Amino acid sequence: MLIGEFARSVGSTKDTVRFYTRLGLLFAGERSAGQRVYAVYDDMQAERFTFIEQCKALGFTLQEIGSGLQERDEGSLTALRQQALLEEKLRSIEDRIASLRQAEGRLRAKLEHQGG
Amino acid sequence: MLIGEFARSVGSTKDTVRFYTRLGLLFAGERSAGQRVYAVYDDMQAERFTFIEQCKALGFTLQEIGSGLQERDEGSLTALRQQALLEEKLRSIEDRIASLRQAEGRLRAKLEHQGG
DNA sequence: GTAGGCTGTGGACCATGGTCTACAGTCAAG
DNA sequence: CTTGACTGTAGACCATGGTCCACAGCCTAC
Repeated sequence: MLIGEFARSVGSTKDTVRFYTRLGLLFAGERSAGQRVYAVYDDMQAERFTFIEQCKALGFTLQEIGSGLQERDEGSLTALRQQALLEEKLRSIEDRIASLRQAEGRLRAKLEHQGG
Repeated sequence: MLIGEFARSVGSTKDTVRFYTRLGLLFAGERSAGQRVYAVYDDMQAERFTFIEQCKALGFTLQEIGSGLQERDEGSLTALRQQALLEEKLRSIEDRIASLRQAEGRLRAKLEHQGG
């Protein structure tokens, strides 16, 4: 598949697919046409794309996803390792929630103080 | 006060003070010395700086703080208006907490699914 | 008179996740 | 043979909040 069809098939855009490919999250094959070379994406890449989206939904950054994928490719992403990554991310999410909650509390206090 | 002393007195850095000044959050007076002009900060600016820090702790961005300060300077920042801004920010913080909580839930589900 | 610490300006740079642009080749249909 | 839809590359640009850099003038102490 060329990039346009691929992007449509995974519900994304060409720009995003190119961006992920540049970052090394996706691998494109090649198909030549005249003096030009077109990128080709297969089902493996669609699976990778889905994996990326799932990781994003878990709060991982693209950089983190990149190294996770690399570990996965190398076969070093054991269940134990995966669990460690998930727990680490869970802690960082909890930290962010906690600091947002502090802001929330301060806002509520301020509103109470002002409004009634 | 010159910038270095001012920055120290408010517990910040020269770079940050210059950054805020560039953004129009702080106003610097001028003192000439030879062919040069030095920025001068007074107690008013220290008070502004404190206000900025407080707003930041409530979750406001520097841009939002900038327009808030402008309204304050113009005298249009009534108690009612202030309350509206606080409530709006509260809602956006709650939204961010909610989406982080979704990620948190997904992470926990994933960990449970894997580990136990 | 020189070393060191202060100040200024303007812009580059960091992470984050894309988005958009200009310019240009490829290819099928009409 | 031209139009339109596709593709490529390289880089600029957005918001966010600073941080750092080079280069240069000012001022005080030794």
